Amino acid sequence: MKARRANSRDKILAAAADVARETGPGSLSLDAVASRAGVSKGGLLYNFPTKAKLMQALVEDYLRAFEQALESARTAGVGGESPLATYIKLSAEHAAESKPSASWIFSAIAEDPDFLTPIKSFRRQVFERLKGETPDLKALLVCYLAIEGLRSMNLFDSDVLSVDERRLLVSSLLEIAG
Amino acid sequence: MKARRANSRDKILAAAADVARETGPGSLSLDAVASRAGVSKGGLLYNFPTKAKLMQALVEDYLRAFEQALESARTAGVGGESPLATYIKLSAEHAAESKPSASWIFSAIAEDPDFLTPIKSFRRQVFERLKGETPDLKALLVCYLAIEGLRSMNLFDSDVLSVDERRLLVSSLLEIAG
DNA sequence: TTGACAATACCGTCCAGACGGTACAGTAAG
DNA sequence: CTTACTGTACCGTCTGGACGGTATTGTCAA
Repeated sequence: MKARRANSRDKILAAAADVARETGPGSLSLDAVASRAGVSKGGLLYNFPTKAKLMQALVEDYLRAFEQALESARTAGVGGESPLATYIKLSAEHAAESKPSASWIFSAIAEDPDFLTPIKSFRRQVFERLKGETPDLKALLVCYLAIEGLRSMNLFDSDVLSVDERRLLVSSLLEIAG
Repeated sequence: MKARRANSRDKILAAAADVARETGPGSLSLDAVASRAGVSKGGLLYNFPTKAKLMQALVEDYLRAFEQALESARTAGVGGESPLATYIKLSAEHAAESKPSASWIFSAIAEDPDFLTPIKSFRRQVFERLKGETPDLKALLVCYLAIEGLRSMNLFDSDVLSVDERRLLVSSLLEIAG
């Protein structure tokens, strides 16, 4: 009942991300996504009645996944590790993945910049929470922004840093985070 | 000869940036740019024979402006100020501007991701140069990435930081830079 | 000085193609 | 009989860009 539906849904979402990454954010057409997902256009529009709904689902899934990862990393964190350190580690791992994991964001922005609002509010939430949990504001600011920089480089697929440099950066940040 | 009429070129470029910022990166149509610039579509296509050429000009002008600003900040820099400190200050000033100064980048990416290549190579150049001029690699990495994070926030128009926090961040970075 | 000619810097129109979305008939599974 | 699609045909809109025209400015020979 639901399995079949959910399967197709996920395939479509993954296909959309793939198409965005491979053919460029501007070429994310419904036809392209449908054929990539092995689904007819009718089927695609059955699952996501409009393109906007598809984008929204992309955003929501992404946010949910990150939130879950953060939550489980927090609970599974070694005793005494600060929340900021957990955040740094998790984000660095994400950014180290070879594929720019979220290049579909550009498609969403191109479609309608408002798709960013949930992401923005999520970020603000995370930041405010970290602020409440981190005694040293200066350390938080530096670390948070540096991680944001790492995320941005991954997003733009611009690998200015070598692997060693990235490692050194992360260890420096963890040191700053205390 | 060239100067008088050539201001039409600059008007078009500015108009393109405005349209991208105001109506969203996906809505950067030649018609919109032309009417915004107070120029007919024919006139627009006279100055920039294709949309790709327009985007390219946007990128090149942006890079040239930043490079010049960096160069003059370096020479005008107070004695004893490290190149990294100059870079931090200049970038922070840029990021503090209210308008996301380069949101047209999203339009360029949507049009064709290859428009990023000159930007990427420019960044790498700047980074390599800073690496040669900065003794403390750890400090460089942290500061460079944090600045990159600031740039990214400005680009995405996501103002997580308050003015005070941004100030504190910059002073912390300058402290780290030594 | 002037008249002819051209280069420059546009304007306004038109068009082929792509895209999002609709409609609808068919079908296989449960 | 319903759910979850497939497949196709189609429509309206938007967009890049080609094209032909035109006014202004510059050049230069007679």
